[in-house]
Amino acid sequence: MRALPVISSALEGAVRELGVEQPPNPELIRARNPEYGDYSSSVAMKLARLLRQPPPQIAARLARRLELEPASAEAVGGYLNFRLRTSWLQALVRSAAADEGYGSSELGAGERLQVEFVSTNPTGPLHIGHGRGAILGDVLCRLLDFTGHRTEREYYVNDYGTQAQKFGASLLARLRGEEPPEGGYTGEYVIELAQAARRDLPGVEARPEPEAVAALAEYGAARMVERFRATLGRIGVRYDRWFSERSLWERGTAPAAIERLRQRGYLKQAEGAVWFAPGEEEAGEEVEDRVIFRRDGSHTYLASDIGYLVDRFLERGYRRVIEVWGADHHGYVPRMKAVARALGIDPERLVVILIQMVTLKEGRMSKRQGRFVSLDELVDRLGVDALRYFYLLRSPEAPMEIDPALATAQRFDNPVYYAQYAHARLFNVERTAVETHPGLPADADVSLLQLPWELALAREISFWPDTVEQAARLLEPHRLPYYVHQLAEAVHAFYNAGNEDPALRVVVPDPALTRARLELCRAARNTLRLALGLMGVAAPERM
RNA sequence: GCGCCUGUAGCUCAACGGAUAGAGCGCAUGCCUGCGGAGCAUGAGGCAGCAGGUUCGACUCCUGCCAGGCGCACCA
Repeated sequence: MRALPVISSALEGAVRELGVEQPPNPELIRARNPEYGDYSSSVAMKLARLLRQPPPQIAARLARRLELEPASAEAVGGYLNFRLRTSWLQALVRSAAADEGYGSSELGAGERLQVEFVSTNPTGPLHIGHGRGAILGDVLCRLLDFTGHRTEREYYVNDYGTQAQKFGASLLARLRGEEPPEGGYTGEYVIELAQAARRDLPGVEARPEPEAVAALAEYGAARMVERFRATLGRIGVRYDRWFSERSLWERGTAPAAIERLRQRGYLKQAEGAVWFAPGEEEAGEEVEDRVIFRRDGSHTYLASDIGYLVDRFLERGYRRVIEVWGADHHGYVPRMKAVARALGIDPERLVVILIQMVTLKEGRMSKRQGRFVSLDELVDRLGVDALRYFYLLRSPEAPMEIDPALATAQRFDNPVYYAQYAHARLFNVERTAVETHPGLPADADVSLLQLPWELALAREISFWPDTVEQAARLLEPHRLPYYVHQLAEAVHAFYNAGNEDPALRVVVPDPALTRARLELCRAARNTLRLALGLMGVAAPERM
């Protein structure tokens, strides 16, 4: 049950009846002020010039044509305000209580798409910036699945390039008791990993250098991936596939893709290297040619990425691929789009979400070393639910600052508990109701729901599908926690009425009234459960 | 120098070009033998970085400045 699409199409029809051939988008928005109802539209003002009539007159004419089941229409000045009808809200409560997939839709019409996220080099630990990408990507997938897309989660493992080699060389150096080579990896974890390699690959350091480096590179990448899997698993992030860069070369996908570019005339030979040289049309925003094979014959990351694009769009055939990248990679967006065009792939099918940096605010004593705080450490300090909630609260383009001291100290004031508590509370009410009235009727008479806070809660519940749709359409998961908070607020207000006056509680002497209010509790609880579920945050039955 | 992102309450951040810009934290004042107060109610706090422009209407779109972050490899 949804009001918005009904109102929207009726409004569009009404505008057409006024003789407007191409009606502007009805542009229904959630009314900000309850005085203005629940949804409002400003079409009348947009039509004023076209129809040569003052907006209030147009709004009034439209209102007269709109006799809708979900909502009443009223012209106020140039605005058209819609107020959800009590009868509709009551019916919605029943439907939202019963529907285990309330808010899900077929918006995506089965579109197959891939979301690739985190995909950091397996040469160092995950830090707090990666955590943000992990949660964003994960919730995006949950959201897209919920709205009728067929989503696959993928991690692209850079296990084959220059960096992998350097990592292998660094491990070898540590095994031999030396310092890592110039440009190598120096972290503590390299030493630990070298010790593990001594166990798992006995005598590797004695083998010829290229062979030892290759073996250690492979070993190191595999072990790092294991760690990633464990850390991401801790925060509820799982992948359908860990895709190996190496496999693009072993199966010949990358060379074939590059050959395809050559045949289309987008490669050039210069300064001993092979370059990707898009024509002006393909280049778009990309300004320079880029090396694919270096002078020494080794390939760059771009060479693999060309293969990866072909693999996903032309071989696996995803309709869209959504990439979640750190903002420090924004310069590659035009590059990848140029490659896509050169390969004959519509660049619109490649969607890149850039997430701004995560920094950590520490006391003034310590230098800001935000990016070096490991994700595991942050999980330890915040817990999974709070961590996910906090990450989701920010839109991707907003830089994010975490104050760990505050976040830790606030543990019990965290907004996530506010929502979880609302859920647990509703569960508890249900328990009390069943104990008090062992023989409650199976069906609720929802027409007994009349009080302002009851209808306010029902109204909030009715907005859930709108929220889901908008978040999915705009690829903006951060809308979820804001909705959850509003819903939880309505739940607490509804509950609290019973503290003022026992007659206003859910559990009252009258079984029919109890049953009706219980239905509202169930609708709210179901919606909270679904919303928290999409965020990957627990919806506990007791706390 | 060029490019991308961001400047909104004391702090951290929201709001498909619409009416009086909202939350959380912090602050102030009430409400605890309760269907679990991890809650509720009320309040203070804003010249939306600055200056122009487009529009009936701009926090939102455009231009120019200012400030911060991030990029500009034969690293990924």
